[in-house]
Amino acid sequence: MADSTVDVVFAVVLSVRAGRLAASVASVERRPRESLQAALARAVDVEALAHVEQLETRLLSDGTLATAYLGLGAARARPPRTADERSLVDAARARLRAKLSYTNVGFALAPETFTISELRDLYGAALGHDVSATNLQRVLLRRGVLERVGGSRAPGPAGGRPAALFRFASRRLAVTDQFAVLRPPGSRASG
Amino acid sequence: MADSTVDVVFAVVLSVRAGRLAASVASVERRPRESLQAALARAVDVEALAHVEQLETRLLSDGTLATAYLGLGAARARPPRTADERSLVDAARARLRAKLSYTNVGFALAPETFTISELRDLYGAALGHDVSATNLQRVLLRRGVLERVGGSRAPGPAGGRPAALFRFASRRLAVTDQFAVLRPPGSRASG
DNA sequence: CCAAAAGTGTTGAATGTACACCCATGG
DNA sequence: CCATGGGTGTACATTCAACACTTTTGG
Repeated sequence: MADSTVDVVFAVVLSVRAGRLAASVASVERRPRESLQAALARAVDVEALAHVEQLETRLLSDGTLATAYLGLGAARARPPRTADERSLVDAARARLRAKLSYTNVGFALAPETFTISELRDLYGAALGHDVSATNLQRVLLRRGVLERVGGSRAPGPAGGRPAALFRFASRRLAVTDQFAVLRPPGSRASG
Repeated sequence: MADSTVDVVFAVVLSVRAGRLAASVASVERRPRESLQAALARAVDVEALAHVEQLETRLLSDGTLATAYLGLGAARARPPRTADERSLVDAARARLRAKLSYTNVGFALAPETFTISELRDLYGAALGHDVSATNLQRVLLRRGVLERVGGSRAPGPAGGRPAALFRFASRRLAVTDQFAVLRPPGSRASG
């Protein structure tokens, strides 16, 4: 075997900044016998990510095998440059959008505590369309995804009622849409 | 670089046989600059698979990097042998079970035409619990996943009403659960 | 006529959307 | 007292599970 196969690990980091879903990427060559997670940790500050999951493995146009991870949180990386990288970013965005509707991934976009309006803005930025604060609150509370936390946020200079503070009940990924069909008989949600 | 990194491509093939969800695996070493799909095609008869999707990339316990695909259909492969392989099979089963409830993947388990009872048995085997033929029919027809096809199947020696024949409207993967939340405002299902 | 298998009707619960309305604060 | 933003109530549509009932066949 002449040339040894090279493989790389990519991180695609998404976060909401300035009301937009911002994307950045990082990559490293995986060392011999190094675990994927270890390589990922060299590429990006994993501690600063609230959630990490594997995205996809592809052969890039230059022939390297790339295993991409989706990271959500505050880690810093560089802007995507190549078409390959932009394509991975698209896949990451699509994955996030899908999971926002049937899981609690929102926790990875939000700070520890927040108001419903702030959460609405985060969801709106991530989904790319307006979200109703009213219904977002109802859905996430009914699912048990959000918990109320004491205190409230004082209104801004324009006035308005003080906003109650919430947090995510869990900060680990969980599927929360109770409406998945074809469950075993006699397994109703307890509400 | 002393030893060149080896990477392999796995196929995990699932199908319903004899009322059970049967699993088999196949693998090949990927050749230099070979695409993942090409390697997969050397591992297993992809033409005999009704659906293929990437599952996961892992470092196996012997240090090889394995990219696993989930295949559904009639391709033949060998029984899983190692703990690594059994673990991939578990991941494949879990993926299939989840997707059965919100996509049309059922097409990849079913023949071209079938009765609702036959489909119920396929779903039951794949999900691992009983499925109601009544509700399965209603849900899949309402979603437009199934289409009625002319004719019917004659009853067996025990008698009974002849069963109508159905087929999947599409044999490509599509997400069909209309109940995903957080859709853009004013995008009601048309029924 | 009876058993067996297939298919339809109906009811009730859970979930989401839309929108009207009320609440609390700053000026 | 009014504007502004936050929060609740309520009505309605959609989806699904459960189960009773009807239909169509073989013996």
